[in-house]
Amino acid sequence: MARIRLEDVAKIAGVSMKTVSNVVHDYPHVSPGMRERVQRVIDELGYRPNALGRRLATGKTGLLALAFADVSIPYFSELARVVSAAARSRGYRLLLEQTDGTLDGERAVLSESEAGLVDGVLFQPSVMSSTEIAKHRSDVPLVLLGEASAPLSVDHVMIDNIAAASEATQHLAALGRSRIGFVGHEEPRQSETSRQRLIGYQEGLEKAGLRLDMSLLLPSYAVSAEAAAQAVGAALERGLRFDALVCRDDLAAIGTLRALKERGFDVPRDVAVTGWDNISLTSYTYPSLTTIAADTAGLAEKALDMLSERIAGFEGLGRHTIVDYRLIPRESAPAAT
Amino acid sequence: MARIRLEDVAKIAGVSMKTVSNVVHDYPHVSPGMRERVQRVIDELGYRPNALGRRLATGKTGLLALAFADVSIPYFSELARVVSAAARSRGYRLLLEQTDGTLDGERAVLSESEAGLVDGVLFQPSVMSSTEIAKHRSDVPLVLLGEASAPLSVDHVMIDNIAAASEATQHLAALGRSRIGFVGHEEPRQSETSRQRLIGYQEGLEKAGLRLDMSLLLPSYAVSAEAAAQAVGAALERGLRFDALVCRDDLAAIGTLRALKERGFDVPRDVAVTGWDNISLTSYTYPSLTTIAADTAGLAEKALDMLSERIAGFEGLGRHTIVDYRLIPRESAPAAT
DNA sequence: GTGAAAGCGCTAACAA
DNA sequence: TTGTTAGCGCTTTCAC
Repeated sequence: MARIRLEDVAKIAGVSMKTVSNVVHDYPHVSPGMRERVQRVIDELGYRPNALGRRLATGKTGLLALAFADVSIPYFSELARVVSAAARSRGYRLLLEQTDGTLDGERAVLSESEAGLVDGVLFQPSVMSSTEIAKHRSDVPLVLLGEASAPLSVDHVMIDNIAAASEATQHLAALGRSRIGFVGHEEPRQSETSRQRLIGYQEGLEKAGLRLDMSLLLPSYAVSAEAAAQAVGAALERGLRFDALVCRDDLAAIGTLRALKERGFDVPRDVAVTGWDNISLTSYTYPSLTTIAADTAGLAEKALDMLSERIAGFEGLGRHTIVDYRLIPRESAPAAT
Repeated sequence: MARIRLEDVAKIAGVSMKTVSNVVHDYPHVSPGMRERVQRVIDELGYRPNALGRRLATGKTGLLALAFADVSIPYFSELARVVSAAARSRGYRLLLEQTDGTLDGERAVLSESEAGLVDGVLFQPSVMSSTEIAKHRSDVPLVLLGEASAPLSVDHVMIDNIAAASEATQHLAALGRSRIGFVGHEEPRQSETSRQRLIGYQEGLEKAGLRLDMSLLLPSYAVSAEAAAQAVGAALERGLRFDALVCRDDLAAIGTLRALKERGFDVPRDVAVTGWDNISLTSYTYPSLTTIAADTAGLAEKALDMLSERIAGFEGLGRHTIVDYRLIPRESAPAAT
């Protein structure tokens, strides 16, 4: 059987389309008798409004795109979870867009060949420069997530990476550590994320009265647990010693834990370690990981607030919003006593 | 400025809408001169076809929904990654739908109040019974993922959990372990996933010539690393001893590793451990985790194959497809030598 | 090879 | 309170 349309319902119920539409939308001005009669026909026929028709007519799709490198990266899957929940509570559904962290993938996000599919886009770029983002005269409302620097024209929400990295570093210093390294940034060209965290690390050292020792910077060939494990392992093999490590993210920290334990170093006794992102497993590693937790729920709300305003027509300059974070002390670098 | 429509392009180029449409779609029967002229206007105006208009006219939305409990669960985020990639390569985009593992959430997936938004649905139920799934006379093509038993009428793709659990158990037995436990199933009522893995575990014991010892079944109050850690910890505290554990999934295995190490048990020397799902971190735990890896890429392909056929109009009975898995030996339960 | 016009299913302004 | 009707932007016969 062909699908039932609004018009069919109207015809069979012997009323106009408008009336059926009113009933479907629970409009106030419908007489009870009419409402009941129409509703019965709707139920009998099993009528379901067609989403596309409505969307075409209203110009709103009720869809938002969430774009980032890869959902299987724990931070992003957590982000997807909270954004999806927050979006739903606002009546939106979420389209998942993976860029694989490639320039082409990121370009595809902004230069959609088809317009009108989504009402707005939340995008966490990995590699695209802010000038390139600015150039894409996007017709669709956009809010940027994460550390990459955003053009003046677009909204942006992030945490204060420098302050957080500084806090992590000082946390380690407060434990009496003095040879504090940094693990997991890219070489030779860092992502903006790594760059900011490195700056914060350096700032933290200064505040703690420690000197930056370039040899304690342990870059890794990729942003992954494996790469970090290798970087830390190689450093230990060549005799480098340190008593604490600030890791770029939890994945790097997990790799670091492994590299240390494989070589008989105890965490936190010999080396204290901090991660970043508070991915769910950080409580269950052994030792559990001290980490920086961004307020992702707050981030999702802020981002959706701004996006909603853009969708509603706001045209002002880009707003830059900072959301909270906190350092969560766990076993790998407990709170100083 | 208002958005540019196909009609605007046609008017300015001085041709009909059909011709513009032909150019946009690279239809063969357009004279080169015409094509070039129209293309120039398209470029000048920056025309982008409106997705909704096209979709309404063709009746295809190009969207697929992927529904499961929670993207932040590592297995699901991995699933989302491969399905999203596979879907894109077929010209589809993915709508993310989280059910939170609740009955209401799962019902919402099947009883969409609006029709026509997505062309098809991939759904991994957690709690819904197959009879309830069957009842939902879904108008939209559906393929079920995972272990939950599926009604005869719908397509279903899964791995052979019983065989895999049996293999994991025998793998441990081949290491000379004889007191092999099972960790992480729910109590008192197991999910279908746990149920099948328990059956396979029992089968594996039999094949290895071992007897099932009910006291070695360590259920946990939830499916999580934390719950498993607690279950294993409590068992050890009350003096229970075992030399190997089959864990329901990698999260349970990670919790198990932690519970063992906290109490001074060495893995794999004292207790060998297997996980399930091959989540990305299993290579970087210490020790790394032996685990069952489903062929998720194959699963995604199969599921999309079947879904495509349904979308194309196939109306036959539900097909049940089994995809490959393999046991990946790592440090927590190395290959027998 | 190109054009005219009739939908796709729904909404909303305007009438009645 | 209910009905009429003109779109929303695109596709697609069917003529020319």
